[in-house]
Amino acid sequence: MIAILDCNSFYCSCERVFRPDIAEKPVVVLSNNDGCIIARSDEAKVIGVGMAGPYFKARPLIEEYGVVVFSSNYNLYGDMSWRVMETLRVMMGKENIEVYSVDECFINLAHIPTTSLHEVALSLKETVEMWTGIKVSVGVAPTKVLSKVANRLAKKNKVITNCVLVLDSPRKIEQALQKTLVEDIWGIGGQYAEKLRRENILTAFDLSKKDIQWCRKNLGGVVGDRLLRELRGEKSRVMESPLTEKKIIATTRMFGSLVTDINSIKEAVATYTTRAAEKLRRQYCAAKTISVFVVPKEQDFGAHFRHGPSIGSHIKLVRATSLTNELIKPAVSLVDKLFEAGRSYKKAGVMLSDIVLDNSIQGDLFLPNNKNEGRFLMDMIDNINFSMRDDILKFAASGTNRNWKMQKNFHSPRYTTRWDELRTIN
DNA sequence: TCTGGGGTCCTAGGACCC
DNA sequence: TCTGGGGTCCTAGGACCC
Repeated sequence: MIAILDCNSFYCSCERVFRPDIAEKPVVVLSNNDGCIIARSDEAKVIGVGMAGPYFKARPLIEEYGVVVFSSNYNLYGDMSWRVMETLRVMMGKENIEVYSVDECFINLAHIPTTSLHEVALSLKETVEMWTGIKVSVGVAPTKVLSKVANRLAKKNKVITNCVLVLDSPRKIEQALQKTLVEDIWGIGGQYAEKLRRENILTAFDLSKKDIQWCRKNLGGVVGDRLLRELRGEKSRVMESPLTEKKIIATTRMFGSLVTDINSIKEAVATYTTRAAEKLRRQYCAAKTISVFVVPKEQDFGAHFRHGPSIGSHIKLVRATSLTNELIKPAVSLVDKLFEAGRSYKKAGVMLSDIVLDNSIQGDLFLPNNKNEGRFLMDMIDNINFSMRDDILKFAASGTNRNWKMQKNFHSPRYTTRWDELRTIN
């Protein structure tokens, strides 16, 4: 059996841990640049604040009900996430834990007797809540997809389930599938849900009765095949090793306001390259391909919002590197290629790919073999920036004006990662 | 006026090889 | 006039996830 443990309204819960005064109040957290709502507490959902909607549209409702608003504070959420996952590693052994996202984790329960599943799931939930202050839900079932089904129902019926639901018999699984609409299945998004509804397949139970050929044809080939098997209780998505390196590393941001001059874009791209290179070094890797893209302001807004096209290009380096200085130069040169004078831009991004472990970098016959020597300097810069203040050391190409930086008007302190922002009690 | 920032996997089709 | 069959690798793009 497999469990999935998922934090309830994670970002809101993180903010509340340090603000007991808002434990009962509606809370929302905004995306970067204070653009969209990306997390809502139950109280905010009840009022009718929509998910992923733009903040400015929900603002009247938010002000009317006195909803507490936060800009996103990823330093805080990242650290709280680590505490939750570490609790699970301590309890269940790190080999049984697969961290799936910042607020979700699969747990292998193959060695737990069926009769103890509920008790174990409950103790996971209670321990995480006691040690971290974050409320969680746990779903347990024979496969990952079914455990997601269980988790969703547990969360939906908090009073009955106490946020823990175990699907340990064919009958319970069938009932759960009947209560789950196709669009709520993990792996069914907007397009597939629409297609399924047209075929009069409305619930997960309906889908589980379709034949495998039909699913292969209509739900993305082997993806549909695996999904159907999982719904029927046949394991098709296995537990994955926790130590896999990312294949793509990206840093992309909206600008605080529209940008029209090339130098600001170059500064932003140099800064994003610096961030991406830090992520790269943290997983002991180097990248051989660097891509840059810019997004101009939409020409035609139309009735429905849609993101404008992004304009990008990439360079393959002669040799993979993780050194910020070696990555900034090609990144900035790509900006020269992409920028068109006279247009205004709202976003830019940097992506690193062709990632290899940095102890296995392929050398080049015609380059001096420096064995990534600059890595020592990079490690020092990383250490200083991490232990002192962000960006206390930075590359000149990142600029000093930074008029493109994003807006954060409701930022909470980084309670757990900065000494000078510790919570104080008077 | 104001709409995020990361990722993954899969498929189709083209270029190229023998 | 007539132009194979099998394979690999790469890229772009679509769909999905949180």
